[in-house]
Amino acid sequence: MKFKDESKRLLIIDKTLDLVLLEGVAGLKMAKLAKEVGISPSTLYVYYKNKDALIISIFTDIIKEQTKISKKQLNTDLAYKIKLKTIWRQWLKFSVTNFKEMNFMEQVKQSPYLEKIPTQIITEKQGLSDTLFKVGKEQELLKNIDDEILTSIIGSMLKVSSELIIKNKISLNKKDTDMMFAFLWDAIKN
Amino acid sequence: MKFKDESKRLLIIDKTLDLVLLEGVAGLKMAKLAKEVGISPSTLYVYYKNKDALIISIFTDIIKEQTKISKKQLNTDLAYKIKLKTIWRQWLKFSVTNFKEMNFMEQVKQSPYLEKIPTQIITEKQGLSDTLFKVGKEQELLKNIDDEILTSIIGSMLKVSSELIIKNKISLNKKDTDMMFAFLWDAIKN
Amino acid sequence: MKFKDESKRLLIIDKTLDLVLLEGVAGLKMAKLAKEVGISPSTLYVYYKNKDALIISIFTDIIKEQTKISKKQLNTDLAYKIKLKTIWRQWLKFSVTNFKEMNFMEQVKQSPYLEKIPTQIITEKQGLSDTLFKVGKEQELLKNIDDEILTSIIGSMLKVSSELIIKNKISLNKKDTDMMFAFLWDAIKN
Amino acid sequence: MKFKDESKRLLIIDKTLDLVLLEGVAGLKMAKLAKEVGISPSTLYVYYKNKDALIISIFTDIIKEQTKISKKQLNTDLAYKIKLKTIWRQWLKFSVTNFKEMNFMEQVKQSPYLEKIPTQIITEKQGLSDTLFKVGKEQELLKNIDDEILTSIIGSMLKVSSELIIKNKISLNKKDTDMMFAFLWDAIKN
DNA sequence: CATGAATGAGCCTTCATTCAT
DNA sequence: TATGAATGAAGGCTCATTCAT
Repeated sequence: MKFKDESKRLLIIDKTLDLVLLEGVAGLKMAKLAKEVGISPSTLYVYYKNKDALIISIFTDIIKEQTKISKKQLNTDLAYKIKLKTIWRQWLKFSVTNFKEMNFMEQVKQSPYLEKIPTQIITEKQGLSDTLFKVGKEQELLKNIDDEILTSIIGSMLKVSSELIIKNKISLNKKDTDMMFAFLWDAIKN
Repeated sequence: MKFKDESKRLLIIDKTLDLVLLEGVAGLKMAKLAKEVGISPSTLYVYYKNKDALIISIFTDIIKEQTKISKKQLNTDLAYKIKLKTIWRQWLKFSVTNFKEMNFMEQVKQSPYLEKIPTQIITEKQGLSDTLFKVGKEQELLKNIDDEILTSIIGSMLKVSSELIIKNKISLNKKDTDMMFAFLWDAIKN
Repeated sequence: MKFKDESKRLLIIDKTLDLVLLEGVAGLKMAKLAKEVGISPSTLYVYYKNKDALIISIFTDIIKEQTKISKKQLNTDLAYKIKLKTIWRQWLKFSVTNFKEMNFMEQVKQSPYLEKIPTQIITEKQGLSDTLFKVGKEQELLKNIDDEILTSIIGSMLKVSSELIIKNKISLNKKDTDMMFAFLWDAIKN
Repeated sequence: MKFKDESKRLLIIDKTLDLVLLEGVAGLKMAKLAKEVGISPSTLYVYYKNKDALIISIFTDIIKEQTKISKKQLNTDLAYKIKLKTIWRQWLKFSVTNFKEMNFMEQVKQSPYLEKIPTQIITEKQGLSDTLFKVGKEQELLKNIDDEILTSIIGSMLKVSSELIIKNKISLNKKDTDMMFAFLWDAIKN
């Protein structure tokens, strides 16, 4: 499904993220989006079958991108805590750099659109941290609890941290990210 | 002369929470709500001036209720950690028991309705934890960091915990709530 | 159809005139009217069967009042021009004093309510000036033209004059009313 | 790519005038208008942002048209009375020919819509007659009174005349229009 | 007489989507 | 591919009026 004007598709995605950031998924209007992109509303339908498809497609794109990055990050070989901290920093950096994308994901996840997204896509990313946790527990560095709980706590900590950064309460420098990691580590370490 | 049924107002609130849980704030339709309550759409307008007023009013009601409860909980006199754990349990219990209300609050907070709510109402609750944190830091029991960061972390932990409970990953019993409190305490303790 | 509280009926009429002056017949709302009167909307329906009846009834009342006054004014015995000027002054005074009523009449006359008013009531007043015109033409003091044209011109002049008075461009004193009568007299005199 | 039919806009205007003539501004319903035009209600909103805009736009259009015509009429060079009579005839003809437009103007002028129309637009037309009156007074042909009073009297005479024509009491021929002008001239001449 | 509560009918407006070019 | 025009479906809200007390 390659289009002549692939850059236009990227622009549509970008403006969608902008608008969702400003007015929420529910507030996303096709007409306004088109205007923002600089095309006619009907042209949107050349690129996406309908509004659902637009949102689902962007959602999927972002997930894929995230997965790609996550996979890369795991192939390092460091002491466990350091390794986790490194990954933590990368995630955090990613979250902050791509906060429009993150915002989009969260909004969609708690909107009625979620039901229209193939569950497979949503859960795909999950598997990634499994080995990470397994190792941590084997080395008795992490509390021995359910992976899902760990995932939730880390995810939640990640979200808080990036929100604080975006709200300029803390920054993305070593000192502050380490501080936030300390909270996390203290919480989950054995 | 018929008397306005205060229970009807409560029913409207209840059904609103239900619908928002199911379909989001953006998906809340006055007609559907009315049907759910068992009244005519126009009757809704007898109780609330318009949709905005309905949402804002419920939002405010919940905040007030929360504030009331929080205030009560602070007037205990126990060792700091125990005290915090007690409050934690109460908050958690509240969050789980009233998860429809909590869901409503969160949804509204990241919807365009937020801008229509007097800021005073939103920030009112904030101040409550201040003294709690102050004492914790004075006794060198809590890490010495910004209150807002502490608030964020606790709030986030509370949310994760109640979500896990609602998803039946953990339960509201002493063992599990203590476990979740341990995460929190380890994260913020000095 | 006498009601115990006749004063309340008068109040309803008065407030109706006020509201119609402010917001037009089309803008007249039963609920607002009731509020203005200080009663419940349903109480309005004790006094008038419905909105149409309310408007028609007030319209009719005013016409009757006008007719009564007009009749009195004709039984004088003066030189024709003086007599006409006297009547003119009385009409003008009436129009200005009762400008809320006049406004109501005009608004109703060019609203859809007009069709619901028995034609007999509307035309009733017409006949009054007939003898006046007849005499004027017999004495060759008035241009010899159709009564309806005369009526229209006088009515229109009356309206202009009272509007100018209400807008404070002229006043109700002898000098100004005489001036306006001069315009009229010059227009219709032979 | 379909081209927006300018004739459709004209049709909307025309049907609006028709409906306002029949049922008043207050009785103008978007759905009925659309039906009359032969389009869908939502299509109306392609041409006008909303009902207010529709009414205001038409109002403004008419005023502009009137102003254009009035301006043309003033550039003639005749004896004063003849000139005035010529203008009078043109105005009268305009009023009668465009009586739907005139009706629309009047209705809007005494409706709540008036407040939404830029005052500049309303008063623009006023200035036109000024020089006409000035000349008339300088040549001592007109009574020396306030321009606003003159304007009111002429306007009122114009209205009466066109109403009589429309009601078929008189016609637009030379004899009758001259007669009506005679009333006016006698009223305002020195 | 009086009225608080409730409602049905109706209106304006928005918006995703289609259609013809 | 691109788009201007058109629209059906739906939603929010108003308001005269009725009903039960």
